[in-house]
Amino acid sequence: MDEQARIMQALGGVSLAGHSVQGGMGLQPPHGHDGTDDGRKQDIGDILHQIMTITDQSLDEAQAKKHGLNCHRMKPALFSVLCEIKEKTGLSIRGSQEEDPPDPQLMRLDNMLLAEGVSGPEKGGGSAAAAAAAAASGGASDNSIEHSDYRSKLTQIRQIYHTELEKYEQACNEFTTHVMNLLREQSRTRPISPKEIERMVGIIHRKFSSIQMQLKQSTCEAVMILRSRFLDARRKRRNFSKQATEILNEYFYSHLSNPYPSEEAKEELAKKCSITVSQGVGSTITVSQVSNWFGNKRIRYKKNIGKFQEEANLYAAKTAVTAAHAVAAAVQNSQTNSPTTPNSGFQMKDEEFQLDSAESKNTLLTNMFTGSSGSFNLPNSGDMFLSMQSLNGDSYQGAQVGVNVQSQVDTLRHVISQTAGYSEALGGNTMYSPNGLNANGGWHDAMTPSSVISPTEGPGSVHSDTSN
DNA sequence: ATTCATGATTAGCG
DNA sequence: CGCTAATCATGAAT
Repeated sequence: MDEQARIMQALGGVSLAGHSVQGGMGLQPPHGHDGTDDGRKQDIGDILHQIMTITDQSLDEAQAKKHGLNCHRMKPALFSVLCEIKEKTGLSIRGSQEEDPPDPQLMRLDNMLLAEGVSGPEKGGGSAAAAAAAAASGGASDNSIEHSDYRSKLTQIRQIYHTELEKYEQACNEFTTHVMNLLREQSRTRPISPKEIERMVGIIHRKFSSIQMQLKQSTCEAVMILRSRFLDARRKRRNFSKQATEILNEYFYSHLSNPYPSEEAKEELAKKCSITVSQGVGSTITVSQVSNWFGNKRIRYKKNIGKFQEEANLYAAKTAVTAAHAVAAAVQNSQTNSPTTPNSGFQMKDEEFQLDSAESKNTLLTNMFTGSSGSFNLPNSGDMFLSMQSLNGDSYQGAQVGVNVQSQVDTLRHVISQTAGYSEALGGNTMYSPNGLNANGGWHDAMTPSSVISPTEGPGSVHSDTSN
């Protein structure tokens, strides 16, 4: 192996040519000495010293020496030797460099960024455009309001991500070009195959892509945080205002046989609730919230009808009040007074028939209405319904009615029983009885909203049973 | 601190 | 897609 030794010698001399051609081994490997710590320290000290003494002048000098070497008459011979060495070491280089498959983690990140709309094709651009697009896509008024904040934040993340990505790409390209130039430059003094350059570029790209992965990762994190915050905010439960609940309950109990508001009805309910809801900022009730409410209400009502009976009675009565007022007018116009009572029953002011909201009214009503527990077994529900006209919702304040409540109610019943024709025309009162709730716990599926809604009103009208 | 009420979310169904 | 049923999670009442 004396050839190898010769080569090594030659290599050493050439490779260090830039620093000290004449001076022999400027940077001696540690094993050139005895290998003791002192020796190594000495070497390191020498190296440091040499580095420290590199000046512009010495660089120029080195450049000149390099040039001289390039023009050296022995250069081609040395070059061929180096090529030979490369040939021999090429295997190990190729062996050590394996083309790694696409990183699954990177793919995951990419997919997620794509799914979140961070890295995908531009959709909307700025937050304003996004909001506009959302608003334009019909019926998304609630969603866009809810999501606008989220969208704008996402857009911010997206912008940052793209600028950073661009920066990295630019830096990567710059660096690659730089290295390639360097290698090309060096290829004049040492053999560098295109493959090697390629490999180098690959290494650089891998390094930069690992930086990119960090960027992607942190972007993903940011998106996740944003998302979780958004979801948290949505999950935060705020009770609806009393008025909103009232409106919803009125609708529910007046459509008890088919408490499935149409889309339009939901929208109108949402609007109505939002108006009523404290007119405050952000206290809007969305259609989906209305849907949630009805979903919850239906299931909870069905699960425990008994528990909701009082409420049902209350709201039915409330609805009746408004309805009965209309009937009252009709009765007044079309009918002579009943033998037992003058029509004062309908003229009666609410204050004359006030019940305490929580206790007496409910017990009274419950007693009156309960036949079989938990179901509204009221053959003439319309009657009873109307008889409760004076239980006007918000103005229960005294419980001073006592026993004559019953008598008044009876009187009213009597009067109203003669107006059966009208009771049929009252939207909602027929729904008071949960006839729609069939034996196996479901509402009639045959029943459509339009079929149970007041004949005088269009299907889905929210105003139908509750307005004046 | 515990319990109840209630709005929101989720899986599964048709 | 809308619904039901179950469940989660929070607000309010006790």
